[in-house]
Amino acid sequence: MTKRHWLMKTEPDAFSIQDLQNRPGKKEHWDGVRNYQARNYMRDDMQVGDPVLFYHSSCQPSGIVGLATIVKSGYPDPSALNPESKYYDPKASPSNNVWVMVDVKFVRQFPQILTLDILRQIPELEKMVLLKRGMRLSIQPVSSEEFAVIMKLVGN
DNA sequence: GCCAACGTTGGC
DNA sequence: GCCAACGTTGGC
Repeated sequence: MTKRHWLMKTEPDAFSIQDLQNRPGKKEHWDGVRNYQARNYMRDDMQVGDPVLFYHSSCQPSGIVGLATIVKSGYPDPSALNPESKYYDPKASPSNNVWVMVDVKFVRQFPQILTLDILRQIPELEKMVLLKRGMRLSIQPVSSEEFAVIMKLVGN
Protein backbone atom coordinates (compact mmCIF):
# COMPACT_ATOMS: atom_id res chain seq x y z
CA MET A 1 0.00 0.00 0.00
CA THR A 2 1.23 3.47 -0.79
CA LYS A 3 2.01 5.80 2.03
CA ARG A 4 -0.91 7.81 3.29
CA HIS A 5 -1.08 11.05 5.20
CA TRP A 6 -3.38 11.85 8.09
CA LEU A 7 -4.71 14.55 10.32
CA MET A 8 -5.54 13.78 13.93
CA LYS A 9 -7.51 16.14 16.14
CA THR A 10 -7.12 16.64 19.84
CA GLU A 11 -8.20 19.21 22.36
CA PRO A 12 -4.95 20.62 23.76
CA ASP A 13 -6.50 20.90 27.24
CA ALA A 14 -6.84 17.12 27.21
CA PHE A 15 -3.76 16.16 25.21
CA SER A 16 -1.52 18.62 23.37
CA ILE A 17 1.47 18.26 21.11
CA GLN A 18 3.64 19.35 24.05
CA ASP A 19 2.17 16.47 26.05
CA LEU A 20 3.13 14.11 23.23
CA GLN A 21 6.66 15.51 23.16
CA ASN A 22 6.95 15.04 26.90
CA ARG A 23 5.85 11.41 26.92
CA PRO A 24 8.50 8.72 27.38
CA GLY A 25 9.83 7.99 23.91
CA LYS A 26 7.76 10.96 22.71
CA LYS A 27 4.96 8.58 21.89
CA GLU A 28 1.47 7.76 23.10
CA HIS A 29 -1.49 5.48 22.41
CA TRP A 30 -4.27 7.26 20.57
CA ASP A 31 -7.07 5.77 22.61
CA GLY A 32 -10.68 6.82 23.07
CA VAL A 33 -11.78 7.06 19.44
CA ARG A 34 -15.44 6.02 19.41
CA ASN A 35 -16.46 6.76 15.87
CA TYR A 36 -16.61 3.96 13.33
CA GLN A 37 -15.21 5.85 10.38
CA ALA A 38 -12.23 7.08 12.37
CA ARG A 39 -11.84 3.56 13.77
CA ASN A 40 -11.81 2.12 10.26
CA TYR A 41 -8.99 4.43 9.21
CA MET A 42 -6.91 3.30 12.18
CA ARG A 43 -7.77 -0.35 11.76
CA ASP A 44 -7.51 -0.65 7.98
CA ASP A 45 -5.38 2.10 6.53
CA MET A 46 -2.85 3.54 8.96
CA GLN A 47 0.63 2.16 8.49
CA VAL A 48 3.78 2.53 10.52
CA GLY A 49 5.64 5.54 9.15
CA ASP A 50 2.60 7.41 7.89
CA PRO A 51 2.92 11.15 8.60
CA VAL A 52 0.27 12.75 10.82
CA LEU A 53 -0.67 16.41 10.98
CA PHE A 54 -1.33 17.19 14.63
CA TYR A 55 -4.39 19.41 15.04
CA HIS A 56 -5.51 21.33 18.12
CA SER A 57 -9.29 21.78 18.26
CA SER A 58 -11.66 23.71 20.50
CA CYS A 59 -9.02 26.27 21.37
CA GLN A 60 -7.88 29.71 20.39
CA PRO A 61 -6.79 29.53 17.65
CA SER A 62 -7.57 26.05 16.37
CA GLY A 63 -5.12 24.74 13.80
CA ILE A 64 -2.36 22.39 12.74
CA VAL A 65 0.46 22.69 15.25
CA GLY A 66 2.97 20.07 14.23
CA LEU A 67 3.92 16.75 12.78
CA ALA A 68 3.79 13.23 14.19
CA THR A 69 4.10 9.76 12.77
CA ILE A 70 2.45 6.39 13.23
CA VAL A 71 4.73 4.02 15.13
CA LYS A 72 2.26 1.19 15.73
CA SER A 73 -0.67 0.24 13.54
CA GLY A 74 -4.16 -0.57 14.79
CA TYR A 75 -4.62 -2.79 17.86
CA PRO A 76 -7.38 -3.16 20.47
CA ASP A 77 -8.10 -0.14 22.66
CA PRO A 78 -8.26 -1.41 26.26
CA SER A 79 -9.92 1.76 27.55
CA ALA A 80 -13.19 0.45 26.09
CA LEU A 81 -13.06 -2.40 28.64
CA ASN A 82 -12.22 -0.28 31.66
CA PRO A 83 -15.28 0.88 33.64
CA GLU A 84 -13.13 3.57 35.23
CA SER A 85 -12.26 5.08 31.87
CA LYS A 86 -14.27 7.89 30.37
CA TYR A 87 -13.98 5.95 27.14
CA TYR A 88 -15.61 2.85 28.65
CA ASP A 89 -17.98 1.08 26.28
CA PRO A 90 -20.42 -1.19 28.15
CA LYS A 91 -21.01 -3.16 24.97
CA ALA A 92 -17.35 -4.08 24.59
CA SER A 93 -15.85 -7.25 26.04
CA PRO A 94 -12.36 -8.79 25.81
CA SER A 95 -13.62 -11.19 23.15
CA ASN A 96 -15.60 -8.53 21.35
CA ASN A 97 -13.92 -5.15 21.49
CA VAL A 98 -14.50 -3.28 18.26
CA TRP A 99 -12.41 -0.26 19.28
CA VAL A 100 -8.92 0.22 17.98
CA MET A 101 -6.03 2.57 18.67
CA VAL A 102 -2.64 3.30 17.12
CA ASP A 103 0.58 4.64 18.62
CA VAL A 104 1.70 8.07 17.53
CA LYS A 105 5.14 9.62 17.95
CA PHE A 106 6.16 13.27 18.06
CA VAL A 107 8.20 14.51 15.10
CA ARG A 108 8.23 18.28 15.44
CA GLN A 109 6.21 21.30 16.35
CA PHE A 110 5.74 23.93 13.67
CA PRO A 111 7.19 27.40 14.27
CA GLN A 112 3.71 28.83 13.87
CA ILE A 113 0.16 27.47 14.12
CA LEU A 114 -1.52 26.92 10.78
CA THR A 115 -4.88 28.27 11.83
CA LEU A 116 -8.13 27.49 10.07
CA ASP A 117 -8.07 31.09 8.90
CA ILE A 118 -4.72 30.63 7.19
CA LEU A 119 -5.62 27.24 5.74
CA ARG A 120 -8.83 28.55 4.22
CA GLN A 121 -6.88 31.18 2.32
CA ILE A 122 -4.86 28.59 0.41
CA PRO A 123 -6.51 27.65 -2.88
CA GLU A 124 -4.74 24.28 -3.04
CA LEU A 125 -6.37 23.29 0.24
CA GLU A 126 -9.88 24.13 -0.86
CA LYS A 127 -10.91 20.48 -0.89
CA MET A 128 -9.22 19.51 2.34
CA VAL A 129 -11.47 17.32 4.51
CA LEU A 130 -10.72 19.47 7.55
CA LEU A 131 -12.18 22.55 5.86
CA LYS A 132 -15.38 20.88 4.73
CA ARG A 133 -18.52 22.21 6.30
CA GLY A 134 -19.73 20.20 9.25
CA MET A 135 -16.69 17.91 9.24
CA ARG A 136 -16.20 16.57 12.73
CA LEU A 137 -14.21 13.44 12.10
CA SER A 138 -11.28 13.28 14.51
CA ILE A 139 -9.11 11.26 12.14
CA GLN A 140 -8.97 12.35 8.54
CA PRO A 141 -7.05 11.39 5.43
CA VAL A 142 -4.92 14.15 3.86
CA SER A 143 -3.89 13.90 0.21
CA SER A 144 -0.19 13.89 -0.58
CA GLU A 145 -0.68 17.12 -2.52
CA GLU A 146 -2.31 18.82 0.46
CA PHE A 147 0.39 17.45 2.73
CA ALA A 148 3.12 18.85 0.46
CA VAL A 149 1.46 22.27 0.42
CA ILE A 150 1.33 22.30 4.21
CA MET A 151 4.97 21.25 4.54
CA LYS A 152 5.92 24.07 2.22
CA LEU A 153 3.93 26.52 4.33
CA VAL A 154 5.94 25.67 7.41
CA GLY A 155 9.21 25.96 5.52
CA ASN A 156 10.06 22.43 4.63
C1' DG B 1 -22.97 29.73 25.41
C1' DC B 2 -25.02 29.09 20.83
C1' DC B 3 -26.14 26.18 17.36
C1' DA B 4 -25.37 23.65 12.85
C1' DA B 5 -24.13 19.34 11.40
C1' DC B 6 -23.66 14.78 12.25
C1' DG B 7 -23.88 10.11 14.47
C1' DT B 8 -26.46 6.98 17.36
C1' DT B 9 -30.41 5.06 19.60
C1' DG B 10 -34.69 3.01 20.04
C1' DG B 11 -39.76 2.75 19.30
C1' DC B 12 -42.65 1.29 15.90
C1' DG C 1 -36.05 -0.18 7.85
C1' DC C 2 -37.82 4.44 9.01
C1' DC C 3 -37.23 8.45 11.50
C1' DA C 4 -37.71 11.41 15.68
C1' DA C 5 -35.22 12.31 19.64
C1' DC C 6 -31.12 12.80 21.67
C1' DG C 7 -26.06 13.37 22.26
C1' DT C 8 -21.66 15.14 20.58
C1' DT C 9 -18.44 17.97 18.09
C1' DG C 10 -16.31 22.10 17.42
C1' DG C 11 -16.16 26.75 15.22
C1' DC C 12 -17.72 31.03 16.36
